Amino acid sequence: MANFTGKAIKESFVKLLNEKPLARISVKDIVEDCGINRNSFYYHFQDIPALLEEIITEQADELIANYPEIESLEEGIEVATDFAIKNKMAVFHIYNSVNRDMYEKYTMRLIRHVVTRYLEVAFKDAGVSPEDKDLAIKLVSCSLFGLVYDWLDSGMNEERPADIHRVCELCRGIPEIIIERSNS
Amino acid sequence: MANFTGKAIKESFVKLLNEKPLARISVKDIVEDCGINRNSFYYHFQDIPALLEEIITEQADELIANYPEIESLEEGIEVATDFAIKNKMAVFHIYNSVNRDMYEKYTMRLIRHVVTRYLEVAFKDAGVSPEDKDLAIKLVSCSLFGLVYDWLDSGMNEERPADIHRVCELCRGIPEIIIERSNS
DNA sequence: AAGGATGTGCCCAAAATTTGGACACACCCT
DNA sequence: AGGGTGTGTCCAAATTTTGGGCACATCCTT
Repeated sequence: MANFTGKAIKESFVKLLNEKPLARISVKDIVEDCGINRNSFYYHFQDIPALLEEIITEQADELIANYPEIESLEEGIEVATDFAIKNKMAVFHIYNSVNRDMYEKYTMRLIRHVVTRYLEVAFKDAGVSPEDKDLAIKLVSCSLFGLVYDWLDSGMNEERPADIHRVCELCRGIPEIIIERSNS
Repeated sequence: MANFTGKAIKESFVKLLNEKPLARISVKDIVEDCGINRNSFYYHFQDIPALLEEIITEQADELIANYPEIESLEEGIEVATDFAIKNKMAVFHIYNSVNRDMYEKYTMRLIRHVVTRYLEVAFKDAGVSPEDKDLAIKLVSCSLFGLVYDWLDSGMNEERPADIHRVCELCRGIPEIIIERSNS
């Protein structure tokens, strides 16, 4: 099955997301934009958060697929921050929503998704335990999350915040510490 | 209903038309391109000629809708030739097909469609009989058709063939003759 | 000239999707 | 307190999509 309706719903939603904050987009707005029945929306998606989650996951997957193979953790961190920067408009709209929880939930998921994928590659042959992998993922993704969060709060004035280099430096040290700790 | 499948079929077909001549496009190619069942094609369209006809009519309508209101017959002729020129790639692909009849059928329909719309406007208050209107439409559209036909045969070397000015001159004379004849 | 491969246009019944209508519930506003 | 709006869910009917099969035509090969 081709699922053209699901695709149309996603397209309408992204279109509306470029016009107004998430909190002001209703199911009615979406179905009216693509000219379908409201029940057809609920046939394809549980609710708007589920729709958003699917779009974010798809976009993340697509972006990751288009990045070249990475060799080192440094590259992974670089790519993850690039990802956050490049998706600033999407993240910004979510952030603009009244519901701060939702912003945190999805931004965090987005960043962690990328960080996880790349740390998996970086740690592949390093003999790191699953627990330590999780710890590294938490440390790196939380750092990046905090960075983006502050950046949005400041109005995203700089194209790429100066802090990013400092945070990246910190992030770069984390996996080495983890690997050393694992081997001792 | 939104009919996303019909839209997808049209998009796939136009995409394939940009890759190979009409005669080599099968229903199978189309349904494979948009990932649907072959029977779904036949649910929406009778056959490929019907699909082509619908696309051409839609495109012609859309292009005409985007043209400004015309005041004189001269403008109408101008717009009709512009239309043929601007759609040269679509016309060219149909022409490339082995089936010359099909090319003639659709090119002729396309050109006559535009000429008819505009001659209707031009003749609006001129008191011309329906029979004379038809005659004018035939004369003008056949002239333009022959022009485009020759142009394609010559390989469309010139951006706009030199003949077009001469043919336009001839066309410009026709409605005046028709109107005079009607009033005598 | 027979056979295979490919494509067409059509048929059917089952499966999947879309629709319109309804409902209880929550929220905001005044 | 009540009107307006939006949510999430249910249902049955209508529409659309699918997979299978069919006879027929065409092209190509042997």
